[in-house]
Amino acid sequence: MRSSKFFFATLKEAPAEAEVASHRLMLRAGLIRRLGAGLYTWMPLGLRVVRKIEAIVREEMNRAGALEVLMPCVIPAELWVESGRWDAFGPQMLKIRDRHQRDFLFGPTHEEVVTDIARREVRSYRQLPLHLYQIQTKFRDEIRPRFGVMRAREFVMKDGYSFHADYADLEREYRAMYDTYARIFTRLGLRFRAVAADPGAIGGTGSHEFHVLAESGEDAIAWCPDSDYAANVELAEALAPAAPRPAPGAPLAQVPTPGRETCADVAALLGVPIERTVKSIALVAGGRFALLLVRGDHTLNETKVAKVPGLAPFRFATEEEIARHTGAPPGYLGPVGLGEALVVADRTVAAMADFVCGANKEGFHLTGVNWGRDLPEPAIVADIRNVVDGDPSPDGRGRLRIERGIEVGHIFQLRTKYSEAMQATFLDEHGVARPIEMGCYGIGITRIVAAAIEQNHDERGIVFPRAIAPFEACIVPIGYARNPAVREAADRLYRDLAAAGVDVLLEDREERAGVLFADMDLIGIPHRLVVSERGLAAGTVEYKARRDASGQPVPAASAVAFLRERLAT
RNA sequence: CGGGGUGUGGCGCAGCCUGGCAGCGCGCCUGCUUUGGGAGCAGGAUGUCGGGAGUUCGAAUCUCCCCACCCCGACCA
Repeated sequence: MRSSKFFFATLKEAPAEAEVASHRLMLRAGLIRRLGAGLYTWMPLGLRVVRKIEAIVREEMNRAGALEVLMPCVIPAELWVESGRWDAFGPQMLKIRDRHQRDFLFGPTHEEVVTDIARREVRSYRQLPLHLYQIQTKFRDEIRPRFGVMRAREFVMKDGYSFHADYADLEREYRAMYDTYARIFTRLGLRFRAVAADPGAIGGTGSHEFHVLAESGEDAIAWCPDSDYAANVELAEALAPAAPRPAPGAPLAQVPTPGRETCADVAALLGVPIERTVKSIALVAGGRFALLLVRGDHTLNETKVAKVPGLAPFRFATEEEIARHTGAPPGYLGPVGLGEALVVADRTVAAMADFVCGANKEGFHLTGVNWGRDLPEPAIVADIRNVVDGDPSPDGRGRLRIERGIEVGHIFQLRTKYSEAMQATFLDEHGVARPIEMGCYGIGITRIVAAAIEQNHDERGIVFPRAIAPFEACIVPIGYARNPAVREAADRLYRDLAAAGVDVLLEDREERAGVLFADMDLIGIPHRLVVSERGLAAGTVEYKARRDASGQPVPAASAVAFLRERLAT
């Protein structure tokens, strides 16, 4: 491609709306333009990146034996009524109506449609297994779209669905997809981690997420360097402390702590480590007022809370409810002397002695609090906190580390959730009708662009991994328009590289060198060759990888071979 | 949805408090010079100041209503 024939839309300054690095750079580099909240046009440069990602995903899905289909974006409501999700999926779903006032939705995911295909077409176990996938635009009416295409309302997703005669075969395919996803993200050139996950609203049993590792990631993931344990923090189990609860060693005392409403403040005032304090969180759970206790330096894990028997559904208590049940404002709550409130202690808290907590009296805390002596044993002891760096790994080997990631893939074992709801059955070898076992596998294609940039950028712009760069390499001639020798050499190099199968961009715009360099750095072209009068006199061109600090001369005659070798590594 | 904020030329912003010629930087167009890291000089174009209503001799500026967008909290690839 010649840049004079292409459409660049680079910006010196990013529009004010963009906060995160990837969003700013995508706008600045002219990959995308915003049309409305969570709605983006993919400009020619950005679409090249999307297409490259799609091609790799398609290749690997096909290699794994999945078959590509294309389902409608607009789905009749009946199918979703049948599965029970017309109401259950909620306001995230864009409902639309046609001229006959019939209800439709713009598909946020396609379990219903694909299950409908399966129940119509699959009759015998001989037709199984079957794996259908598509790469298609989805719409989810996010409450708050943000970070550009990272959390857009309209986005492109690869969604695949597999059908099996029995669970063993589903497990086989699930493992195969796990491996396929690992291949895909490796080929894309991304640093990623696969973690055990919560199936969430899609439903089913087993589930893994694939995260691109990035400091700015929205998800926290826990993994163990000494074992293969890795899980989303939502799911990662915090084990009970190994040591038994120490015997009480201090008397119960009430101390004034005016204005100290956080555990950190109280610990600082009293001169005790924050690990001796207990934080109380008030909920209304299962229709009852409940006080949840976690150690002062820990945080509550709402996903885990929702799974504790008797607590779901729950919501945080209002200040009025808190005052009514405890007699104190938030900041001074504690489990001592609470009549009928349900006390739920995290495992760590249940093993603490001589701890500090609120006194249920404004401006006061209690010290030297002990279970059994100063208050009854907690009604429920459960794992309700997020794991922290250094916690023991749940598999008993080593200690956990916490990293941040961006979820770009998710695989689920749906089992028979949809096939039963929609009567998708097949006849087994005994002639017995059985529900089809299903798996489901998603990849956020457009999100990958943002995630890749989030993981790979510097102060000058994007540093695309080679596999997804809009162009693999660029030729920057110095003085293309005014120097015939440079022009001829650059044109020849361009033809030779293109003939060698390199996806190369020739920067033949009539701009000063600085502008061309800045643009090439901004849009993240991985390899650069500079053709100049100076170099030609010495028989060389200058090579520089996007991450290199400076360039190096390469004999002009062997530039093609040199670059091909660079591209191969 | 709740809380906070912003809408002024393509982008980034000032002007608003205290009403009185709509401005700055970048970008864009023309010419000359320059030419290996976002050039210099000269000339030029581009605005229903988000929309509507009101107050006023006069509104970007004050009042009210509406719209859009952004940021912080609960959902997800």
